Amino acid sequence: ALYRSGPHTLRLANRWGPPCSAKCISPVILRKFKQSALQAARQFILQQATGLNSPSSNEVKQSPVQVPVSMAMMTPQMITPQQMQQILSPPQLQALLQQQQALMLQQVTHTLTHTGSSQQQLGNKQLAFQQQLIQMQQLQQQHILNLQRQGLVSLQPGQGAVPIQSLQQAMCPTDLQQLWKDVTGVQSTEEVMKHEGLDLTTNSSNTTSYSASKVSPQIPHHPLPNGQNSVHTPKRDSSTHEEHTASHPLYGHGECKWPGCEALCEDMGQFIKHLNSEHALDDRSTAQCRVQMQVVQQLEIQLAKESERLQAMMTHLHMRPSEPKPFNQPLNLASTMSLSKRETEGFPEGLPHPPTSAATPITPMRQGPSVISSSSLHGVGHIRRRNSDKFCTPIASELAQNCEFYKNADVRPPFTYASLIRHAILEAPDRQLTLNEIYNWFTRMFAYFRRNTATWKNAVRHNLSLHKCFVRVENVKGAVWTVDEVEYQKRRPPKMTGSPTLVKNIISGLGFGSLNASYQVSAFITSNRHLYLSEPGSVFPCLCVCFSQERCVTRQRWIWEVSLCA
DNA sequence: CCAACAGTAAACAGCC
DNA sequence: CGGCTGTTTACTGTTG
Repeated sequence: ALYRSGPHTLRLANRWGPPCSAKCISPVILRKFKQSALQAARQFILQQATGLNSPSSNEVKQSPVQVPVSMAMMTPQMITPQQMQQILSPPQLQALLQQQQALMLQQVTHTLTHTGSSQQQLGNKQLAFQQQLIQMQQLQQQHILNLQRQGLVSLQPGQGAVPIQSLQQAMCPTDLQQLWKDVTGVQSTEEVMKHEGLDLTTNSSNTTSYSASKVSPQIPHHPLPNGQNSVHTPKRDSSTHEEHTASHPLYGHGECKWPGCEALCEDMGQFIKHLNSEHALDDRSTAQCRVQMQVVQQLEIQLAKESERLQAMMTHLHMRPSEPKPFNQPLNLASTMSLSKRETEGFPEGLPHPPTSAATPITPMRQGPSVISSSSLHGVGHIRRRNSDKFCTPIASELAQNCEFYKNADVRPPFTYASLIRHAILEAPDRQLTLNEIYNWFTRMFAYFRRNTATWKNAVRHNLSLHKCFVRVENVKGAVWTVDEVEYQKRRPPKMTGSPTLVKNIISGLGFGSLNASYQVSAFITSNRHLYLSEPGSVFPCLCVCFSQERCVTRQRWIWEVSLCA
């Protein structure tokens, strides 16, 4: 599109001049031109928007220019200057780095345009060119590192989201040499110089499309198998219909929860008014939305890493005592135990369960649960599991995400019996189940509940009777169990996530006592045991630590193993 | 230290 | 009589 016509063609043409069209005859060059042009266009816009000059000028402007959202949205893997402005802290760092980047570009330009055109000098030029690129690469890596330290950009190629990364990848020495060969083989040196802007970023289009195809399916949202959305509240019965109309995911505690907004709204009506006026579909809102996507993406990447690590740990722990098995064997002890016919209705004995790892390429997201307490590795003894309600993501999304894992791995789900029973009942078409159907749901959904049946079935019955939230209803077919959601919510304790006490303890445990005292940070804890600290007024984390429940020690205190995240 | 909550075990009754 | 369902009590551990 850029080659023929389009909104950005004029700007590019102005910059690169008429020779462009004449030099793109060879299919190889044409392809590389297209790739280069796209990236150069992004680079150009980026420089414009961050207040930097084009390489042809020596000045560095300071006033930022708004980047068109259409351009920003054009490449999902690209982090826009607007996002950078919002994300980076302190902003001076970003400005400095980007100025350095621009300066490097200018230096490269300078090197190329002021070197002679004789063949003898080509080698020197190439060397200088590559040296400049190496320097740029180092700067880019530094910049990426800074972003990673803020937990906003991932390390993996193809999963990052910045053009810088594309640029970095575009600077693969092999590609550069090939490109240099291609270009110098066809064009005169002067013409090469005129195209330096393109040459710098060759191959970026490949990189971008690779990134997009690899990552984008995960990014925007996670449609769950049962159609539920992890962001939304769980199903409620009709008695709480009023809550539906009076609640909004972006509204809570009288505040607008739009990132960085926190506008006070007295009631829902005022909030809706505010939402429509302040957060309408415009460039700013779209950019903010994209930033939020980046935050979510980063969290998901981290979650995938942790899940993968957990899976490896569990595989290791479960496999060691027994004979060596292929790595991808399901962690299912039930399959080796004698189970009654009834207990194995869901998964007939001897029938292989779906593999959980290695052999079958399952995404890391599904290789392990978001959170499993260390105690659940063994599932024996008297262990408290109340943290299910307090510490984890809502059971619906957690189960949906790790459904396959729990079905196959002999791991105790980190939920209370009550929450599991409730989920089973609410999942039923008519929101009612017989006791036996509840049993079946447990054995169907969790490998763990295919053994020790007497214990957990007794616990299920005990919970049904004990908790007022479970209501027994006489039916034509017999008795069924339903959920009194009001009672359940009444019973449900406040979530541990974001607990001020916990946050305070962790911060002081990290040795950040002074920070906590002198610097009012906001913090939140994710379901995968990551604590994010943000500066006042910012929703973007400036520090991230992860912690793991290591082991129980004297006085029944848990040791929290804490480490700083990249 | 305490209250609330959660898990486990077990006794018991009613029904099929 | 045995199994299932449902209720209740006792006890222990965990957490705020």
